Amino acid sequence: MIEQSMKEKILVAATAAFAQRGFEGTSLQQLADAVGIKKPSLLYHFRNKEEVRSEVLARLLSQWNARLPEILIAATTGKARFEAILNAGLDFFGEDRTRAQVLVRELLDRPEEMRVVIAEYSKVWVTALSAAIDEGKAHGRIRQDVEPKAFITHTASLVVAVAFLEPMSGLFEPDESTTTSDAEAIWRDELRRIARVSLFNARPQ
Amino acid sequence: MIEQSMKEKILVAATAAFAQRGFEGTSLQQLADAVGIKKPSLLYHFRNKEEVRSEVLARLLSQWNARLPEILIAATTGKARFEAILNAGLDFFGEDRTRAQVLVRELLDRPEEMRVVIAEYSKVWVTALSAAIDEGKAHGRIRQDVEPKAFITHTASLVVAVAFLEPMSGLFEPDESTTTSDAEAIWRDELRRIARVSLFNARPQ
DNA sequence: AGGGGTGTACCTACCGATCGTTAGGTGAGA
DNA sequence: TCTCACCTAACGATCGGTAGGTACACCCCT
Repeated sequence: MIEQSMKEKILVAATAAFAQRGFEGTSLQQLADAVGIKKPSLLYHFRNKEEVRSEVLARLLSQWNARLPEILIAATTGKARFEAILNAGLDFFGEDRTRAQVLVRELLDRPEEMRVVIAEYSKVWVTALSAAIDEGKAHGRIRQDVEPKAFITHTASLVVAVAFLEPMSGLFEPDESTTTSDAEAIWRDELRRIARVSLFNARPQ
Repeated sequence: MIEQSMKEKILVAATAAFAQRGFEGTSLQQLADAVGIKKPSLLYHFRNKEEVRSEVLARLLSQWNARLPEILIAATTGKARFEAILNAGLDFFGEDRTRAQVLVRELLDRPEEMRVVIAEYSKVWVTALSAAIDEGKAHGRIRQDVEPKAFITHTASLVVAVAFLEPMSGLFEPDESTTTSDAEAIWRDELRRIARVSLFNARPQ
């Protein structure tokens, strides 16, 4: 068990709290209680509540950036690699649900600011992916009617949505036998299928 | 200009406020100011703040229910009708962006309660659509590997996401010539294409 | 080795503002 | 006369944030 700094502990607690109850729905008192210190001590580590928000977001984005290299390497070309990128996204949001929740809440609370942030943090890999799609179109591997940026946006939306809707999984399953993880596996499989089928040309028989 | 009741005025203002700043981020004072009455007068119309929330949601859901008949009629079968259903969804969320925002915020704030609500308000048309997909599979019109409930969930997610991400539209367009509405039209077209291609079998040449 | 300064990481006590909510009116129209 | 739709005034609780203090580790100087 690695001893983590108090500031890190606060950010972890804040991420969980913001994900569940939102920024406005979380008080500094609650955060202080969660990590076992008093409220003013919390404000020793952060100038104010807004700084907690921005550092929570920054931490989330840096975690994303840490994954970027493997994604970029996979992004160059090919059908199997496409699957790898998609799985990287599903893993990132799947291994910690609060990521999708915090991201969506920030998009709701501060759309203009987030527009800039999202643009910055997606530009590189969206450009790379987009170029790979254009190249695939030229070689006939990828459907001519794919609109690269829009396709990527929609696929990314679905990746976030799957993590986001996790509490809703099994919504339409009448029997109790289907477990939550089963339902999610089906969701992910169908997402992969939709993305694959709507991106690639049918294999010549 | 139709004279609308104060209660309705409050609900309209509350919907806009909850969409933009969230439930916790909106005070009764702000709502009272928005409709030009004092705070205690607002609580003459609603027992408490929570009742405002639930009536805002109820109003949204009743607006959805009002659209249900036309969707159900279109849901029976056929390729052109599929497009009609999709467009009905895009219209519903497209004509008033706050709907998607309020819905997503409620999903974040009260996932367990919303699970029940969503199940109730989607059961009918999801069942109908699902049956239509199964029938289409039997007739070879629809791809065998489509997972009906998961496909519907993903498509619905995208419909909400397109409205939800409206402030982000044109995110990846470097030039300023592309207007917001242009970018959104491209998004919607690509959404329709993805859904169509991943649902239907390729037309026999 | 021992004392003094310095910075870190917390604390208690408290600030004014605002929160949701209640009590108890007032005036107009049926 | 009664109800409806609003009002003023005020409630205790909680909000984010500040002032100022304390305990303790660490470094430098003699």
